[in-house]
Amino acid sequence: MMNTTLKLLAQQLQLSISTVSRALKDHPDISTATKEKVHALANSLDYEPNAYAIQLRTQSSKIFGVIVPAIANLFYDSFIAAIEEESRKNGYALMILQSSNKPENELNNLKIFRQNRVSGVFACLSAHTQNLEVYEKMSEKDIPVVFFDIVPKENKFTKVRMADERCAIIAAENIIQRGAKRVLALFGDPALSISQKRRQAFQQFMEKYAPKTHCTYMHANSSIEAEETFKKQYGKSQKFDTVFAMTDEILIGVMKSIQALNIKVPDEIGVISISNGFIPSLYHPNISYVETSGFELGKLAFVQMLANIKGGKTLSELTVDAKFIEGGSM
Amino acid sequence: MMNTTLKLLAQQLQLSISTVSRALKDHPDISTATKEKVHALANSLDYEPNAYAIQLRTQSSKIFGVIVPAIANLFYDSFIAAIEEESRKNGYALMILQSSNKPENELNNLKIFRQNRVSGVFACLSAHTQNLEVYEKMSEKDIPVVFFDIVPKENKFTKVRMADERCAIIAAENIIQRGAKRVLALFGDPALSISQKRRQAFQQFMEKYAPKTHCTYMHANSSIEAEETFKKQYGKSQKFDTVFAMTDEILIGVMKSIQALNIKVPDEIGVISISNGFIPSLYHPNISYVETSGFELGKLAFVQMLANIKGGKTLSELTVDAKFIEGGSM
DNA sequence: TTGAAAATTGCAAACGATTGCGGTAAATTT
DNA sequence: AAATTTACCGCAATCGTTTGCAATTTTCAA
Repeated sequence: MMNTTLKLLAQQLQLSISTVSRALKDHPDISTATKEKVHALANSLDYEPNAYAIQLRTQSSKIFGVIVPAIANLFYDSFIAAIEEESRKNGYALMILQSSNKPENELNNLKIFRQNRVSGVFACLSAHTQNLEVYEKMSEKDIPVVFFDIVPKENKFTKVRMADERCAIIAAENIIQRGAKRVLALFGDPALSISQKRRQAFQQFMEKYAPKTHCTYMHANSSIEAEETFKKQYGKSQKFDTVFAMTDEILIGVMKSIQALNIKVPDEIGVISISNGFIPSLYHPNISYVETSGFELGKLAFVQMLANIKGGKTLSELTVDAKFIEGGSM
Repeated sequence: MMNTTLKLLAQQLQLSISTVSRALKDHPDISTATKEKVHALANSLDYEPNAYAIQLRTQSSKIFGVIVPAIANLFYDSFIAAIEEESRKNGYALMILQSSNKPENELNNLKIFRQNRVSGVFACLSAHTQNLEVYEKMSEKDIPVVFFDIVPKENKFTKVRMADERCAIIAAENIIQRGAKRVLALFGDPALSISQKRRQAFQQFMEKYAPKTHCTYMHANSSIEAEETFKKQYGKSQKFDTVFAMTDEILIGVMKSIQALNIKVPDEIGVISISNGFIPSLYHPNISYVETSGFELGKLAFVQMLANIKGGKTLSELTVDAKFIEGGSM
């Protein structure tokens, strides 16, 4: 079935297309009588403006692009939920593409965004993206980019992220407060800046405020690796009394080992992690964690995006603070 | 910065717009020499066709709409991943909107899809959607709809879903094979047809093939409820030797109780669930489960969509079969 | 009544691409 | 060398809207 168009309405009403167009958007030039007639017919034929024609004409698409490494990620879920909500309020829709952590997909996604002339893109860098040229290309085409979570180092970009250092420090504080003597601190891929930042902040804090606490620092690239690393380390003569997991992924591995070895939490070992809360809530007792709210981050990112669109450039790095959530594992 | 357009290329090359257009798409009318020149310039100016102009002209958008109750759901994640992959291969992009289980959002999302003239929509009904008129409206506008997972009853729609009955039966088979004597079977919201189907199939099968096995059937609306129900039931004189969890949500609750009570899996109790596999992999030993692959479902849905687009109407209900995955909890 | 201001509405040119059809020059055939 | 093909290429309409400007009608004061 044909879609109703302005032309169709105009014909039926014996009016010009422009009049109909203006009537529909309540332009003051059009008389009330005409407006009513137009609206009435438009409704009964349920007219829906052709978004493509509008975008072609106005050169703006009312669509934001979003790139995440994986939709299947609890943190990004809440982030997406947040910008989705805000977008809806502001008359935008979202186009979500995942990079699966492959730079090639990232490139391809950006291309789709460009072809669709999105109004802006929210991007989370894939783990090993080196080349940021594409993103500069977006800027050249006047498509603002707001980076989130995994962000580039250069400060010519607009970015929002969790206060990674703060997260790590809050975790450290609680570990010290527990009176930990031997700590296993597990971090993610050492190539990622987020791993580096968290480790550095954590380590520095521990060395400064609890120099006598014995800390072992290790990295794991996956749950499996974390599981094995924990098992191996725990097998050594002196047992840890506390373990810190930098991410959900790490935590999952650690908890599998803890269950397998039937270690009692929190009596035999204290567990703390950085998370949005879902995974920690799966265990008994709940794992204590430092909360990183994708939701908050999303809100912040959206504000930045809007500022970028309206006020031109807004180059800056904003962070969302974190707070400690007591679970019972410490 | 201005975007490069056909017109621009045409001017610089002293050619007509149509020639440039044809050259770019390798039309036989155009000489090789010209094609090369055009391609060269197009590349150096990195020309990207304006999707809106194309869509306006061709009346097809190369975008699929997807509606899910929540992106933050492990099952839908894999479903989305699947159609995303297929879409990419076929030159489509995805526009994902969530209904948050609210019919009003569902309506609004559909509207956005219509305005964007999507080529088709994949829809998972929100839990309590009653009115399907909007979906019929989509069909009138020649926008095919493929329902997945939570689908309408009417068979005038195209739909794909998991073989719910089969899942439950496979679970039952394995429970019988384990030689279970006393079983606690926990299902979800009794108002949902999926809960009804699974319970009915399960119960019927057990009664027929293992009439002497004692089964207790209960429903829970959340993880918390499942946790409490399990705890209460397990406190009674005769302990269960096997528990069946209909969904991840239920499983999570059950496992919290099992951890809290420090019950040994699988020695003291066998655990089996229906899941896509992520949650079961979080525990030690891994929980055995009947796999409902959102991924497979996605593939199937996509095939249906393509058939719908190309060959006109394809009204049918297809199901994806399930298989048992041994974890170690049985 | 009449001329000017105010209130309505329409014209037509964009936006960037696709495509049927017709035109011209070169290649081929007699 | 004249007549046909064949190979290339351009014209112009079209998709559905928006919008500056011009045109028309109405209103109203003088």
